[in-house]
Amino acid sequence: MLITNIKTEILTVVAAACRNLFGLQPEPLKLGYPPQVELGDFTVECFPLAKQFRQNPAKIAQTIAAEIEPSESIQSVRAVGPYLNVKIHNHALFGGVCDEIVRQKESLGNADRGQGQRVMVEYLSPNTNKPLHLGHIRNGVLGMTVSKLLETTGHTVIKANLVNDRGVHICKSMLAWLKWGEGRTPETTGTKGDHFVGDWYVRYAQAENQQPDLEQGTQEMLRKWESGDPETLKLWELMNGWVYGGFAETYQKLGLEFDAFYYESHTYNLGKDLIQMGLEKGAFVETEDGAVIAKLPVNEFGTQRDGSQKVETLLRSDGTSVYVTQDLGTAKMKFDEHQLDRSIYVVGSEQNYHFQCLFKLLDMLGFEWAPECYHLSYGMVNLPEGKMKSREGTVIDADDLIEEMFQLAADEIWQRDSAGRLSDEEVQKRAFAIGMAAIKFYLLRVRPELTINFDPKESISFDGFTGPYCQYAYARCASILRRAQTQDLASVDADFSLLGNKEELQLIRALIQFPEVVEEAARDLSPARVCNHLFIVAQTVNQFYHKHPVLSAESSPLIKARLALVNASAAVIKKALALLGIETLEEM
RNA sequence: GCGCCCGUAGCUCAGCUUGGAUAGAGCACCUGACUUCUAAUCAGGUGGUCGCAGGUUCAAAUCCUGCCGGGCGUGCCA
Repeated sequence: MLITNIKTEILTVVAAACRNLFGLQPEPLKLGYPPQVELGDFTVECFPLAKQFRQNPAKIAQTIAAEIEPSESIQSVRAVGPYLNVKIHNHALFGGVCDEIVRQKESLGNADRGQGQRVMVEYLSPNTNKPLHLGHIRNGVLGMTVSKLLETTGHTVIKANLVNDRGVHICKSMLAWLKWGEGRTPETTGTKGDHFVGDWYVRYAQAENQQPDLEQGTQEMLRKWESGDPETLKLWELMNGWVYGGFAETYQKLGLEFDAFYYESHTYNLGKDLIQMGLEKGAFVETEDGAVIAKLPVNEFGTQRDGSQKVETLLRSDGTSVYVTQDLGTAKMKFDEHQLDRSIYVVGSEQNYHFQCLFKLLDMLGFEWAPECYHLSYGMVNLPEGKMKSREGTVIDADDLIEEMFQLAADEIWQRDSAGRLSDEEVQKRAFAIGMAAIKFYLLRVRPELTINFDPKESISFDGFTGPYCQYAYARCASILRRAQTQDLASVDADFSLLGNKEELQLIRALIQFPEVVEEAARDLSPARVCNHLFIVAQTVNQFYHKHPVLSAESSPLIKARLALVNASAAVIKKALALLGIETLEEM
């Protein structure tokens, strides 16, 4: 029997008992889990019934428990205080869950809560004047995991990258390269393209202090770019091309994927028509000097320092657009182009105010989809020495970090392989998977809104609440399943009624809860929920593994039953890791 | 000033949406377990006024109000 059917049966039976005893349909009841597995597999609280039937909840629990007859799946219902603790027959519980999980395979944990809704997840949004850093990694793994969570719960997801490819900061690296580059390229210097361009940006920043006239040069270049000067555009395309080449490598290593790219060079003029529309509707107003502003409601935005209403500029007095102007246009374009039902922006919390404004402005313009825009805000990643500041060079470069994690994992693997059995290729493959697991898990395991104070020591740890720990639990399962193939068990049937010790019960519960966790994680856009539950599954697997032999269990039917449990556990861990963008390894 | 976010063990966090069984992990520290399916593991121990004060409730880490501490922002930058 499917586990969902068992859950439904419990609630149905309790409701029926209430009707018999009190002659009334009870308020909707909640199915939970007792704090210890020894108490039962499921629990129903009787507090709501106490209110409804005006009786002591413990008394009600007792009466109901006495009323319920055991069934094919329900072994017993016991009242413990105000709780109805339900024990399911072990053969039904373990057999049902293991069977269900194995049959679902990749669709494990899927749900249709999305009902095909079209959702855009915009994330990463890099600048093309410097390489990616640690903050981008947090953004990237968040965006990817949220996308996968939505996909797995029945949404059609469009992953978008809004590339900031224009502006004065881009001109700085262009100018520096023109002045001092002497025609060098990423190819001639053997430098990754984004780092190559980033180096010229740094070079500019260094020279800026001594040569204030450089500033004029970049402004001049920006004007040329905007007027479409062919040579400037050519240089711009050349250098951006280098950056994209470099980015592509990093995306690949991090497993970041995109279905749509937006470039600010295309979008920066969008939105002016919407401003006009807003003026006509009376939503926005024009000031004396020709700028266009919107007045923000005090109840949502508070007041300015002097107590007056807050105001947002939408169009400069010279008629040119600002950040929010183009974002208004881009927001509409996204909905028009992709028939979106929902639009999610994965952007750091320092832009909370910007998105609050943006969404309010869309609302003021009367777009009915405005409430479907959501800013998935995440906290900054600080270093031990403080904030990351690219201008001061206090950043952790994404490629450097990836390389460092890889090296650490490789060292660890070599230490464990003193006999030197592993090929270089195998070591590299494992080291990469383990290193990336460590960093991704480290960034995803806390709620997005929390600031992370990057602790290098903790981030590279492979023990405890980490990605490699979870990978290891999977590898152990895989090892058992591999060895089982060499045993002759084909003719034996699993006897699930032989399962039921504490560790097995804890494990099966963790597996049962997995689909619920995936739904909650998708609903809350919170990968941390997946991390936490994945860790619980891995932990219970390790406890079970340590205490109860699988392949040398007392009887063949027990071996088969435990193998099924191991198989189901492996499937859940694999799916959970996949949602987090972490590879599984058959051996570690 | 105003807005948003955070405050739970020495450190990093979970639990808060939807109030409910003795508040859970990891790290660190101490003790123990590899001739046994991988010790990147497991078992045990030490460690908590859930920021403070009120309120709602049979019941509050969880909901409400006020305060304190920290972070991020706060109209022609992105």
